[in-house]
Amino acid sequence: MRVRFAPSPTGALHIGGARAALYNHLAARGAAKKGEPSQFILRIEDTDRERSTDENVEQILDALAWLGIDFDEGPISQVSHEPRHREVVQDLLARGLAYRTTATGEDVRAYKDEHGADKGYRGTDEGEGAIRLHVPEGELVVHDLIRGDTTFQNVHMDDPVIARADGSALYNLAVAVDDLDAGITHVIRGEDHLSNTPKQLLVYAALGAEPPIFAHLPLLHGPDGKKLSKRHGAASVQELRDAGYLPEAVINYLALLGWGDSDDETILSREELEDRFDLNKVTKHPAQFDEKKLRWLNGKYLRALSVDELTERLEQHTGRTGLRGAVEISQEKISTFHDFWPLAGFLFDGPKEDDAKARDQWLNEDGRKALAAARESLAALDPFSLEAVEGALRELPATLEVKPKQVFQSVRVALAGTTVSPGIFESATLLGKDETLKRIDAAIGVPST
RNA sequence: GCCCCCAUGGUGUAGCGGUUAGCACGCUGGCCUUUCACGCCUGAAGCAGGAGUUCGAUUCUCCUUGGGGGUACCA
Repeated sequence: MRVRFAPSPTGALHIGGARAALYNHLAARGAAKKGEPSQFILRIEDTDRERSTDENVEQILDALAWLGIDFDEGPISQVSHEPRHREVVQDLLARGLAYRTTATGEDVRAYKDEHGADKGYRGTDEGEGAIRLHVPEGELVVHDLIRGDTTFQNVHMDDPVIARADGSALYNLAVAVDDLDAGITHVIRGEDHLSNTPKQLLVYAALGAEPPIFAHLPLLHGPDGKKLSKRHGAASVQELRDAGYLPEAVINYLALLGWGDSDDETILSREELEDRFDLNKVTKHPAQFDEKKLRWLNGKYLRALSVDELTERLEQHTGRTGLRGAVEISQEKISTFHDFWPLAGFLFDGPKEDDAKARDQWLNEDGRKALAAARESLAALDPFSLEAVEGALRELPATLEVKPKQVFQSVRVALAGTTVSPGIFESATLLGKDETLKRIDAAIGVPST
C-alpha cells in the first residue's frame, strides 16, 4: 500500500486535513504491521508557485510533526513536477485527446444555455488558449472503499481544462499524473474531491493507466453544521496546539471523528489505532467537531501523565519554571494546559485581585475572625508540613464553633483571592509558612467593601 | 440550474431483517467533599417523513424533506 497526503500549502493545517493525514498514516502503518509493504508520502499539492512558500510548508510540517505523523518520503513539491506535467499535456495534445480553446467560463455557460443545462460543454480545437480534455461518451465509475461505486454520466461533464494557456498544468491533471508517477495505490482524501474524481479518471484513461483505489472521507463541520472554519473557534491544528491540547488527545479524538469500531473503546493509543483502524469502517456522513469532547479526552490524557512529564510540558507551554509543586496539586483539576494558570497562578503571582464577590463573602467580619484564629495556629507550626497544616486547620471549626466552610473558604480567599483553587492545605504548604502568614495578614487588613 | 454524496438522542458513534436500539461527550439528580475538579451511581433524550419488499423493518428499494459537496485558465 502506497498512500500520500497532499495538503494545499496555506500555512494552517486544517483539522479536516489533519484527520485525512491521520487516516492515511493509520492505513499505511496498520498495513505495514500486517506485513504489507507500505509507504506514506507527503506532497505539497499546488501548481501555484506563489502559494507554495517555504514558510507555509514549514508551518504544515511543524503541525504534522507535533501530531507525530511522520512520512517515508517528502515533502515533495508538486510545483517541481511542472516539466513532467507539461510533457503529459503536450502528449495529450499530440494524440488528439486534448485541444486548445479560447472558450472562457462564460462561453461554457452560454453553451449550456443553448444546449441545455444537463449537457456538458464540448469545444473544438482553435490552436490557442487553454487546454481542455475531450470527454468521450459513456460513463465513469469511481470505486471508493468508503462509499462503494459512484457512477457519473459523461454527458454532464464539461470538457475539463487541464492546463492554462501558458501550458502550465491545473490540479486535476497534476494530481493524477503525480499519483500515477509515484505509484500511489490508495488515494485517501476529503469528500470535496469526489465530484472531481471523474476528471482525474479521464486523465488516467488517457494515459492508459489503472486508477488507484479511492477513499473519500466525510467532511468536518462546525457546531452550526457548516463547514468547519475559523469562526467556530479552533479550525487548525496549530490553534489546537496553542489552546493547550495534547497531541495524543487530538489524535485520539480525530481518529474517532468519522470512524468507529464495534467494540466501544474510546481511549485508544496510537498503537491500538494502527491495529484497529479500517478504511472500510469510516462513516459516510459528515461529522461535527465537538470541542467539549476533545476537552474531556484531553483531561483524561493529561491526568494520565506523570507529574514530571506534565510539569515539563506545562513549563514548555507557559515558559515558566519551578512549576512542579503547583502541577502536582492541580493535575486532577485541569483539562488543558490553558486551565493551569487561571487555577494555580496565584501560587506564584499572589492572590487574584479581581474577585470582589469572593472577598465580600469570605473576608467579612466573620471571615477575618476565622483568619485571625487560623493565623495563630499556623504560626505555631514547626515544621510547616502538609500534615501539620491540615491538622491545625481542621480543628479550627470546632474550636471557633463555626461551619468548616467558614474557615476553609476564608483561608482560600486569603491565599488565592478567589473561591476556586487547588486544595488549601496543599496550597498553604506549597506557599510556605512566611508567605501563607503574609497573605492572611494582608487579607485581614483588607476592609470588606 | 445541473451533477454527486449523506441521514441512529444536542454531539461522536455501535448496529449490518427479529435487540429492553449499546457505548462515549454533554445535560438532570445524587454520593464523595473545605472550593473547583476527579471518581462513582442515577435519569432524560434517538432510528427525518411517506410508500413499498417481507411473517417481521433502524437495517433492503423508491419518493419526499433536510444537510453537504462539486460545477474556475483554484486546490
